[in-house]
Parts: sequence; C-alpha cells; structure tokens
Amino acid sequence: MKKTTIKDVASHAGVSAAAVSYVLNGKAHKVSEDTIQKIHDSVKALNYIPNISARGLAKNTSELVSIIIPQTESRKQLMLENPFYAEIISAIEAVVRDYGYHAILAGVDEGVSYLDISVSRNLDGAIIMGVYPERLYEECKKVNIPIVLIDSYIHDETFANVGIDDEHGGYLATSHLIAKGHRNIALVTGTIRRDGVVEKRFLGYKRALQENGLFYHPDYVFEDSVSYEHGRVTGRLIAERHPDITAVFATADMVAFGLIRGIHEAGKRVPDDLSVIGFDDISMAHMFLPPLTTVKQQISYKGETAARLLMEQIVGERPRRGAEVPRILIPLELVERDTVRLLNG
Amino acid sequence: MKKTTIKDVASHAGVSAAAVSYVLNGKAHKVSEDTIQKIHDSVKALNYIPNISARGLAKNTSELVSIIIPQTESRKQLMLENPFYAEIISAIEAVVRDYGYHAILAGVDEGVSYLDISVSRNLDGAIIMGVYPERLYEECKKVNIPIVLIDSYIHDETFANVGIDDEHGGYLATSHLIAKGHRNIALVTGTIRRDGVVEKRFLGYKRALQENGLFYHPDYVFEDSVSYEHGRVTGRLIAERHPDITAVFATADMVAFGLIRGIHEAGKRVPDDLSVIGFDDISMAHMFLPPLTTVKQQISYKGETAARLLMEQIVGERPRRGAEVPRILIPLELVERDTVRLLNG
DNA sequence: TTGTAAGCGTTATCAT
DNA sequence: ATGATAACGCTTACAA
Repeated sequence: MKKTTIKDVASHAGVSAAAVSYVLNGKAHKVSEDTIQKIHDSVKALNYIPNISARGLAKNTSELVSIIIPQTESRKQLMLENPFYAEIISAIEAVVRDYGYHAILAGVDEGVSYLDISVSRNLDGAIIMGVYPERLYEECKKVNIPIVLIDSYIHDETFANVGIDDEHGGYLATSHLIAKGHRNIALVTGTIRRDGVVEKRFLGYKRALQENGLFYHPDYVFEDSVSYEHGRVTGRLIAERHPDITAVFATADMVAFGLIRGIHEAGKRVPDDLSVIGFDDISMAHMFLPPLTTVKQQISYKGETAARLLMEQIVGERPRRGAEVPRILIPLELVERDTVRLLNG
Repeated sequence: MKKTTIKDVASHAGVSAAAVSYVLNGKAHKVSEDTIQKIHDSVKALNYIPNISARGLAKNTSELVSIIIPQTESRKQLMLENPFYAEIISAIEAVVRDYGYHAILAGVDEGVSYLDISVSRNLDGAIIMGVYPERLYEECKKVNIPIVLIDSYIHDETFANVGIDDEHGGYLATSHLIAKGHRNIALVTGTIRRDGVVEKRFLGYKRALQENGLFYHPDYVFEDSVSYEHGRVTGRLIAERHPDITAVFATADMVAFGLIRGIHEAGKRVPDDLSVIGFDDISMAHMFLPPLTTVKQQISYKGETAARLLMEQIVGERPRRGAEVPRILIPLELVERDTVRLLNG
C-alpha cells in the first residue's frame, strides 16, 4: 500500500501542504480554526504518519539519540551482560521515548569513527558511558550536538556530565568496614586508570584508612579486570594466603559476587571468616546469597538524569552557548545487608 | 561547519553527482576506472559521509531495525533488568552492526501503535520478543517489512521465528528431578497463558510426570509472575507448608533465585532439604550461590540467529515471497550444578 | 489566513 | 561511460 503523504492530506482537506505542515508542527497560529479542524479530520481519515527521514532532511534532525556503551573485548558485543549498563539503558530509553525520540544502541567499533555514524544519521544527541580513547571526545566536539557523559572524569567543559562521587563512595565503603572493627582491609578492583572511577574509589579507600590511622598496604590491593572471575580467583587467594585480611572492598558488585564464591571454594564463609562489601547495588545484589552489603548508587536515576539533561538540551529553547555545563552528582548511600560482620576484638 | 554533500564530492572530482552515487553504491559497472579513482580520492579528501536520511527518502529505507521487548508494568521501562533480554539484545545489536545497520530500542507503549514508529521511521525490519496483544501482529503484517519473532508460538506463517522447544525443556528439567529420585515436584512459574512459553514448559513438566507414572498434582503448581519476588514468597511457602515436596522446577532462573532465598528464610537449605532447578541459564546462574542447576538455552546464540535471519531477509536477494518462513529451534541442554540433590530412598 | 515554491541530500531514469 | 533531472516527503520563507 502506498503510504499517505502530506500532500494526500492536503488535497483531502482541500488545503495546501504547507497548511498541513503548520498545523502538525504547532505553528498553527497562522491557520484558521476551521482549516485546523479539517486537517485534523483528514489526518485521522487517511491515517497519516509523517515521514521522519523527510522531515530530517528538511530540518537537519533525526529525533534520534545514540547511547554509547563499552563493548566486551573478546566478542564484540555490548556490555549489556553487565547489569549495570542494562539498568541504565532502560532508564535512558524510557525518558527518550517520553520525548518522542528514539535511542539507537551504538557499539563503537575500533576502526570506524563515531563521527561517521553521528553525521550520517544526523543524530540529535548522545549519551556516552565509560571511558574511551581521547579521539572519541575530540570527534564529539566536532559534531556539534549535545552530549552527556556518564561517569566520566574527563576535564572538559564541553560536555555535560552525570556521575557520582566515587571517592566518597570508596570512603564510605571502607569506613563502614573500619567501623565494624576491621583493620586489615583488601581492595579488589578493575584496572586503576588515571581519572577513572575506580581510581577515585581507590583514593577514597586510602583516605578512610588514613583518617583512621590505618596503614595503606599496597599488597592488599588486587587489581585486575572488573569481572566475576577476577573476584573469584582473588577470593580464593585471599582466603587461602592472607589470614590477616578480615574484610575486602570490591569496587563492583560483580567482583564481590566472585569474591564470595572464591572464598567459599576455599572453604571459608562470608561474613563469618571474611567480610565483603561491594559497590553499585545492581539489582542482583539484594537477591544474592548472602545478600550483599554494598554502596548503592541509584543506577536508574542516574540514567534518567542523564537522559533528561540531554533531552532538555535538544528540545530546549535555551541557546546552550557555553553557559552552564552541568555536572550532576547522584547521591550515594551505604546499604547494609549480610556480608559484613562486626569484628569483636 | 557545513557538511559535505555528494555534490561537493562531484564537483571536486569534476564529475556528476550521479557518478558519485554509482560508485558509492557499487553500481560502478558503468563508470570508468579513471573516474572511480578520482571519486574515491575526493571522498577521502573532503571526508564525505553520506546522509542516511536523504538516502532513505530516495530509496525508502532507513538501515534501521527495531528491537521490541516487553516493558515492566509498573514503571514503563524496558525489561532490560531481566538479564535474559539484556543478553539477547547485545547479541542482536552485534550482528546488526556487522551489517552496517543500527538497532533502535523500542518499548511499545500502550496507546501508540507500533505501526506509527515503523512507518514514520521507515524501518527495514524488526525483531519482536515476548508476547503481545494480537493487535501488534496485525499491525506488523500491514507494514510490509521482514519481522522475526523470538519465542513466539503465534500460529502465523507470516513471520519467521526463532525459539526453543519449551515443552522439551520442561520435560528435561522435570525428568532430571525424577531421575534424581524426586517424586513430589512443584512447579513455580509465571502466568501460564495459552501458547506462551511457560505453557509449553508446563506441558513438558506434566508429560515427564506422566511418563514416569507420577501423578500431576494441581496444588503443586504455583503460578504468578515470573519474578524474584514470586519465587521468594513461594519458596518460603513451600518450605514451611509443604513438607512433602522435595524438589521444585522454576520456569525461569530469576524465579529460582527467589525460591532459594525464600527457602533459606524458612530455615531450610538447598539442595539438602529442597532441590531447585531453573530455566534459561542466564549468566548469573553459574555465579549464584549455590550455583544453579538449570536448563540452558543459548541466549546469545538465539539472538544472533534471529538477527541473522532478519538481516538476510533485508539485504537478501531472495524475493522472500511466501516461500519458506523459517522456524528455527535452538538446542537445549541441561546443566547440572549444585541445587539438585540425589534423593536416596 | 493561505498557497507557492525553493530547498534538504540521495537515488534512479533517461538521454546523450 | 557520463550527466541532467525528476522524484522522495517535508519545512519554511516569501507571496498573495
């Protein structure tokens, strides 16, 4: 079936295409009540649906935003298996849809420039999670569309940013352990890269130690990938070879799950023999057994906030010239569950 | 900066826009080697990136496919928190990207017709997961684009379909329990709707019972939502009030996690007091404690298969007229872990 | 208040 | 082999 176009509507209503366009775009101030009515009737009658490509061509828009998330290294898949990203994406998609826009999922392949997809698709905005080679950000500046970064410590006034106070989070977790009487506290984490979120958490860990008069012990930090497997191996290791350690702070819940598993495999128990605290509070954290004590970041809210920020820039009247490039911090909260015990001693 | 268009390239290369278009679309059979070279040079030099909207307008395509997944009822978010969907989407996105297309995430809101977004965006195809009101499928038939359904038992030759043999899966799980010596086996599940996947699993459950000379016991089926909470409540219930039941088959891993939690809360242990088997083998299943015995479906492979099927229909030469509408079944496999015990006696 | 017409960037038809 | 040129469906000056 041939699709109905704006012209069909126009002739059906006995007006010009321009009139139809005006009405449909709220620029009806120049159209009489009468024709407005006729047009609406015709739209209904013909079941007219505007063609976004055509509109985009004329207006240089797409009503599309892209969500960029990291890919797994091995297979080239999106890291949606990490529940953290999945949660945040649902939140983003929901608000984007609310605005009548759509979100495209975009893995950034090694070779191809993000710029390409952005200009070829005429994207109206983008949300970027994770950290990427400098190149990407440079490209982003070139395409002049609103962009909001999630969890980035990039020092750049160009991009809006929503994140959490990771240093504070690390501090919170470690302080909690200390308050429970622990003094030999390990840190299990993904790669600590300069200006990355885990570096900040690491810094918070050290500050908590220091403020409580505890020594920072470099061999208490086990740095590798942020993965279940790393946690598992390290859990076994700690349980078997580090009898002095009584608690461990994992910089991600997934790692904490692995830790607990590894500790069990070594024949010890959580929290009886070893306490574990996580970070993120992904929804699995409260389902896990034992339920995980962790630093809760409001993942959905974070995604929602980022998306709103983006959409406001896109549809907003405000010229967004230089002005305020917001950097929003979502509050953190420690949630106590069953993986940390009180050390009496 | 003004974007470079095909005309810019054309004049830079000293040829017509048509020639450029030919070359860029592989229809170069009518162009001399010489100009081909010149055009490629100009493309490089000017950093030309085609405008997909314009192409779409001319060719009536979009190089876009939509992934439709169910939404949570409460908040109107995508069910990405269900790791099952997250996994499958990563897989789909990867192959779609491989084809140079993009995937848009689409929640289907109550009010709005899916048709709208499909025609307004000129979608080239769609993958639909979950089951929807009949209306949606009718709409899909109207827009004449390739569509592949995942896990649907819709009786309709119009749509390609990839799924699993759910009946067999239910049979597999239940048989395993029986083989381990269990005779009073509960079923904990989401709503059993006609022609839904859980109905099939339920049927498999009954067949296994029957083939082994066991009675089907209606009050052993606990039907509600497919959620952790339902599992948890039911776990408590079974542990406290049904001493006769020794094993339970959960039709989704998430439910199984809840069950195990509930059982623990009732002061019993898995698998010592009660055995639990799940379904899906989401990646969390092997991370859980205790690691979950479950029926594994190859989630990624399923998504990949669906996506390939779709993309082949889209880019394929074959007229896809009536012909073969494939219904692909991904093999199932039981994976034994630690939540089912051998019942001696 | 309404209509005309010129783009927007491609593709495709048809001459040349 | 190559180039005009007319679509494609919509928006938006500009006229009327």
